[in-house]
Amino acid sequence: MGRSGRVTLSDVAKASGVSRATVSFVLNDDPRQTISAATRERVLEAAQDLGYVPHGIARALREGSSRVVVLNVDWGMEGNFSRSYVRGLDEELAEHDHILLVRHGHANPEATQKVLDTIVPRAVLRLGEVYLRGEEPTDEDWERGFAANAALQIRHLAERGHTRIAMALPDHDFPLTGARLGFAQETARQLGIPPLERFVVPRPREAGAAAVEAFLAAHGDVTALAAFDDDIALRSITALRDLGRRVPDDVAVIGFDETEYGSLTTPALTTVHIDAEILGRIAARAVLGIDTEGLAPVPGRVVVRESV
Amino acid sequence: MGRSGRVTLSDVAKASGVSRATVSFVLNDDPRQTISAATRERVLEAAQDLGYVPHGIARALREGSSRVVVLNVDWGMEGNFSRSYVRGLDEELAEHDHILLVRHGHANPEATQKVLDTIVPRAVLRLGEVYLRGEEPTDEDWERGFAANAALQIRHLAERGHTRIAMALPDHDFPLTGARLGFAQETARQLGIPPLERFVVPRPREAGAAAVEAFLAAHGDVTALAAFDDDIALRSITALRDLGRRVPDDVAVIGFDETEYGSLTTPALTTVHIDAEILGRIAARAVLGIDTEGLAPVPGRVVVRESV
DNA sequence: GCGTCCTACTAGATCGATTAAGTACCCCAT
DNA sequence: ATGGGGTACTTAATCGATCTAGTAGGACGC
Repeated sequence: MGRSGRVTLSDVAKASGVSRATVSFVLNDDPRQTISAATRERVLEAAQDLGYVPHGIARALREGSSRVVVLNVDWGMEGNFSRSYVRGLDEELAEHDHILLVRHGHANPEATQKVLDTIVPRAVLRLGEVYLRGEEPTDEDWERGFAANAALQIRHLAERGHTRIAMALPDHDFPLTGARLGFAQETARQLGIPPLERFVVPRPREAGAAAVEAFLAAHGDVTALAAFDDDIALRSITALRDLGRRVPDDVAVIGFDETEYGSLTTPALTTVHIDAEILGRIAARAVLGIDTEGLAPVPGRVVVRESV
Repeated sequence: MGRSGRVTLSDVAKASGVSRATVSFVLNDDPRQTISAATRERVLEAAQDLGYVPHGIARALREGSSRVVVLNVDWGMEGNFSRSYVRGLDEELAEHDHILLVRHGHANPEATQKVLDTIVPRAVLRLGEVYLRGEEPTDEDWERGFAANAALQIRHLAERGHTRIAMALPDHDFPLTGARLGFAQETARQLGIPPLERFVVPRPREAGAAAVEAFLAAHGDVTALAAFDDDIALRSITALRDLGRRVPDDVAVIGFDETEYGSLTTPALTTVHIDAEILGRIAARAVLGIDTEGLAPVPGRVVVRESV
């Protein structure tokens, strides 16, 4: 046992009277080796007794990468989607002997490179897109699940009789922005309603109100707002109320990616709840090269409250 | 250059016509070695030309730990505090050639052990406490900054004439809960106001209202609520309004750790803004064994809006 | 001319695992 | 009795950097 207090392969080898190689074969169940039952038993027992745990760094050096997956999460993407996605990713990776670590902040290439150089993870993902290493995972499923959710938001408004719908957006883009907008627009087209107008709801509160006011002045026929996320939805509701517009009677508002705060406002926010756990699991498997069959994304659902 | 496409020390050594050891000495500026200016120059140039970057895993194996610090963030701790803390930690670590990676979820020992075994980070911290490895950092400063913030909340209410103050808490504890409560109580004592009562504001909305109602029925003299965080504060305000109580006239509410949502409600939430960036930097230095002089925690400030 | 010291390096062990290549032994067929 | 083949292992190379222990060569003193 090294002075680091760690039990190494050599310790197990010594304790069970075989070579390091044999121990490695046994512990990794190497199918190309034939190990007698007796030896296998002795090795396993010794490993158990000594409390041997493989040294991830040594293994990573040999194998070419560590059993780590890094996920980049941009600031401002904390929501139910993000949370459930992270949970699914984390759990699925754990089930395959890997760990998930998250990097927060705007994902820039140098930072990613630094991570790559420092721990050589199996993959670096970005919330909303697959980012580096490994062959491109088939994120058709991903897109499909995601597209469905985007459609849900527009569809709900249409079902409630709204035909003039605008999208309220944050003042900077997220990885998903483009796709979201595309899917929403496509949904409008399919439903036979006019193309969705777009506008940005900035902070702080006053600026938001001004933006909403300006937008409605130019587009008086709009009766419903589909917000990029609950944050924007809440800002929109506040702006509308500050402007003396009634929600949902004058203008309806629907959020996206349920936040708890949405249930606390007056009127309470109608929004889309997304459980991305399966998406996280799918991403995990894609990264590890395991097939993803049997994992169907959970469809989103509309949480009907008062704002639509 | 190995087939992995990586430029290694050996490549640099070959290119500059010296041994690997010499390259290592030059690149690490080993003070125990004497290297001629000419050689140093050649090595540096070769490293530059080839784009050599040390392999973090190999280095970690040799050095005993990787240049990574892991931070555990419990679910539900996403706020301004968390964000600024993470930013400070991340930046300070980056300045000392380390990287920060975050683990989300409830911090359990097995998960931490897994991280330790997989990448052997320099340290595993937990948002709100120092967790493992290295000598215990002097978090007196930390506590001091944190204590000051807790005090600020109570003090603000007292300054507005409130003497019967209760603390509204979430339904489960965070790493900081105990300390927070202690500091708040101590502040009340110092200000000469009665001990703070405590109660939990659960979800969903109706349960929250019921809890607030029950509490006020038992403690009719309470005129102000100091919430554990903005989330609880917002739930409290909603509960109070649902019960027909006016905020702040009947009951004042102050939040903690400013959320953006607080500015969007009616009445807008008065809260405590905490910039924990310096705390993050201090934690980083403590972990790396660098002295933390010159880093003074930024005092928190009350964001006065309408709820107090 | 020999020992000593200094400069400027190099050789090789080391961290802890994985794995290709090899070896010893026994069994069985020819 | 000899070769082929399977079983059950071992030896040693390898991943890439760090660092101890050594060495070659020159200067200097006496």
